[in-house]
Amino acid sequence: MGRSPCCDKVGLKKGPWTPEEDQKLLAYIEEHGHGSWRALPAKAGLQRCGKSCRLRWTNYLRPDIKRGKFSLQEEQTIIQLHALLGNRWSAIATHLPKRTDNEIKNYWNTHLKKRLTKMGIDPLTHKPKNDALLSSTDQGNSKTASNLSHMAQWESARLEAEARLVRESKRRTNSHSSLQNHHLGTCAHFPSSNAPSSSSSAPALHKHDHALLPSSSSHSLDHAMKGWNNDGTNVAITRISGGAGDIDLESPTSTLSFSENNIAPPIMNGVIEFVGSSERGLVKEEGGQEWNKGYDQNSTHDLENSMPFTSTLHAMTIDATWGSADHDQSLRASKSTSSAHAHVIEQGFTNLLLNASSDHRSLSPDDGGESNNHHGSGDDGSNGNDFYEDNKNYWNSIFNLVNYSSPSDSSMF
DNA sequence: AAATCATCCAACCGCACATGT
DNA sequence: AACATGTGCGGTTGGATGATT
Repeated sequence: MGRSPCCDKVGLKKGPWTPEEDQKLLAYIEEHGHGSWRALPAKAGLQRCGKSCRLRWTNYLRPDIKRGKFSLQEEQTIIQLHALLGNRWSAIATHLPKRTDNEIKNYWNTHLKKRLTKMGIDPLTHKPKNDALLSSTDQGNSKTASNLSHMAQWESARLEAEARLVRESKRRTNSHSSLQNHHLGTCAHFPSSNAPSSSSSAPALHKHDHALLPSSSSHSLDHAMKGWNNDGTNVAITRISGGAGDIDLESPTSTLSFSENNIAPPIMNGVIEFVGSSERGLVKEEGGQEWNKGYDQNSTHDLENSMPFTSTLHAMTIDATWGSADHDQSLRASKSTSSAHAHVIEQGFTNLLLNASSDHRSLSPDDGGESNNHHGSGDDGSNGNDFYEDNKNYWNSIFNLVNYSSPSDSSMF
């Protein structure tokens, strides 16, 4: 098909916007709305292409944009969502109010990615870089990982659909209010043919598809988790309680790998031994004090025994040998499937990055401070079940995060 | 003070997809 | 079915700015 570039007309200005141009664009949109972007420049008296106008508006002029430094919580959210979604900046942006996808993308590329790299974590996979030797060598491992990846894909697809829904709803509010109700209501376009399959492709939800996974599809994740909890190995059939009726969702093991689908997997392989990439495992970076503050204050050089990074990392690790006895390095993560968003945000992989310190009580708000930092002991109940709990909680934390900040307020867990 | 290097981020580009004709 | 158009997304670029030599 192809199409001609929108900006190939001669005489159209490119490059940085002047205050005058900004004013014109702002004034026009405030008065008329943007309408057709392609037609806008002429109407607004701008020598720009519509695409450029749209970009300027969405990334800079829009009144609901927050600028400036990212808060610690925002950083946490970005990392957690990136672990789940990969470079789906627009989807991530929907969970960071007032931040644009472009801004988040830039921030990731210029700050967060570097920090992770310096810490020896692959920013693409969110795994320690040297965990290759720990890659799934046993079948159960890969099976579990693929199940999880499948769930992540579905959640990712749901997020995208929700994000789009919100945008579409906003866009059409004025002229098509009924549409909004339709979309936000019980409409649950959930073609059975789209049910997760063994296909190695991502869920067939299109970028612009108004089809939306049922908002309650989040529950499928919960059910899946419970399925894993009971079964310990995989999910056979998950039942989704959709608004329009239940859907049997058969989800055989996917052969998909995240790398193939550009979805950065959260840590999924076997227990990971972190080997610090620097002399202290973490590298303090300019502007990144908060990240390592706790660690810097409390860590010792004894990475084996007292490095919270390692321990929390274990908590974030999906050990496919759940239930087996080989969990002496496991630890307890939060038991919370907490209802408090703040707690949710404090949990998970990101937490280790941001708050890595000996004080892990905050990770377990409901366990009386009995902490997560139990790796290497095994005398504290951090057996296989606990480890399974840890892993489940990691996913819960991410899914909760996603869910609590979900634009559609879909509830979960 | 000047030159060089590094970093940041606004903007551009190409592509994918939906929708309309 | 084929094509045109509109829109959004993610990757990349290049100018501005700051830091270092």
